[in-house]
Amino acid sequence: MTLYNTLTRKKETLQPITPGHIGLYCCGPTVYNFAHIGNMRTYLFMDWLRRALLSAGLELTHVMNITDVGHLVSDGDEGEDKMEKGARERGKTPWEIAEEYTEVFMRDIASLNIACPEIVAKATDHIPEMLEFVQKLVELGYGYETSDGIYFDIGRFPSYGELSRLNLEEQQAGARVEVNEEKRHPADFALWKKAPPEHIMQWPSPWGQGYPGWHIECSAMSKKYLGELFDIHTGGVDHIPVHHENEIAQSEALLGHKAVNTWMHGEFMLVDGGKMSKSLKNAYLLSDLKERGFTPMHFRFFCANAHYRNKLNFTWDALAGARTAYNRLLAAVQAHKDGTDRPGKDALTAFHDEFYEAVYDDINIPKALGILWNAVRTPIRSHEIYDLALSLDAILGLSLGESPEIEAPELDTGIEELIARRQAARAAKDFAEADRIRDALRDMGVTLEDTKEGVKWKKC
RNA sequence: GGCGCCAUAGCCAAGUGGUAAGGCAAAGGUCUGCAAAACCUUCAUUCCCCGGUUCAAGUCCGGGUGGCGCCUCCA
Repeated sequence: MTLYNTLTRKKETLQPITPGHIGLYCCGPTVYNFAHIGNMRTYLFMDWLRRALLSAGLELTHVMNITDVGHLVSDGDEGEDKMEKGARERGKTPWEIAEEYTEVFMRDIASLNIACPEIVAKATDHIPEMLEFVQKLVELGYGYETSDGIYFDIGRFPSYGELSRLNLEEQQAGARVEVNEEKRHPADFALWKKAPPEHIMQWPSPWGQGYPGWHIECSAMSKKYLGELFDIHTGGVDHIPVHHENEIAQSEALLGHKAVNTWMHGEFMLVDGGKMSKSLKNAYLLSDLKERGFTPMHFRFFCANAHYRNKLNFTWDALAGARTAYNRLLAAVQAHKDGTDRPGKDALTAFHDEFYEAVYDDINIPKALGILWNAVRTPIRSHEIYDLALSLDAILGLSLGESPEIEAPELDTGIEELIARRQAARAAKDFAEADRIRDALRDMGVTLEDTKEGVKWKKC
């Protein structure tokens, strides 16, 4: 299997540190709000990577963090903790907010067929590990104390910026971030913050009451669960310049050697060709998609059509196209279920091999999906093709065994009634009325199919 | 200003130097209500532009142009 390593900017052959085993750490959500579909794209990438590794017979130790403390509103180590801000706005405690949004997040990823990592680590459950990490960095001379916290001294870590290929000298210091006069270098980042009395989340430390910096959690928890050197670390591309750069600095300063072999990053999702942001009101949630008649599987299928390292442009039209295609794919798979034709072993093997070749070539899901289409869209009908499709779904995770008709019992009565009225209109040759009802049903997300056996309907 | 990514049909999008996957849309056909849905068929001599390397370039190199992202909360 080859995977693209952000650190070297090359595809590299995966060589597990421990033969047959992979240690995988994936940056998880900050649970101060709902995760939007752009976030979800990154977790879909995580899931496809995970499935690929498992299918290759590798044993996984997969860790994902839940950030429930320390992630400040600004990367300049200033401003409010996101958790406290979210809590204040909602009139709840940060703990309640964390629990609430963690639950929603878990439900969301489950609905997308994203497998939950074996180890889900909450930052607040690992304060002692983080404190120990920070103390060691201070002892080693990489951390220093200011009036508001403990900071990492980038000046003592010359290779800083390797992952993002940033040259700190050329960056505009304090372009948008207020310069903290006490910091030795503008890019020095907080390992631990001293808590003002009103700060709700705070813990005792050698430097008084405080709370951890955002970056330290990933270094401390990955070290705890995966050891001093592990195989793969993933996250969104936005984490390359600051978060992951800081992780590398902290971990390597502490350990004296590298901690991660392969860094992988999922690209962003765009909306209508531009960035997704809350201020533009285009940071859609799965629930927004649902309101417009799209299921999580439609979205998963949509994302399966682009490679994880390329930006994917989200538009409602494109999603509608994905829905149509997805339903046709399910129907095509179903059509093979009871088929008795024999496709020939060579053909089946070829599809199977090409499919996995694509998957193992830096997780090329869109290419693999194309191969599935080719396997499924043949004039013959064979249960062997059906079996093949379902086995390949171990990677795709698209619920390919499902029937394209998704019943919606709570709506059945109204729909059946409308269909009956439409049938009456058709019998009376009032096709204008019949079409009006049909269009109304379509707006409700119900598609009709007139067959010799009567009217069938499906909801997508 | 600095860093980086990307440019393939109306749209989305794969593509490991060897002759352009797949999907949506569209057009034609079957069926039908001169319908929808479904199914079948068709649909890029060409990959932003200009040079170069090569027997061979969408794929490599150089230079343009354009788009986007990051450097500021972000997956």
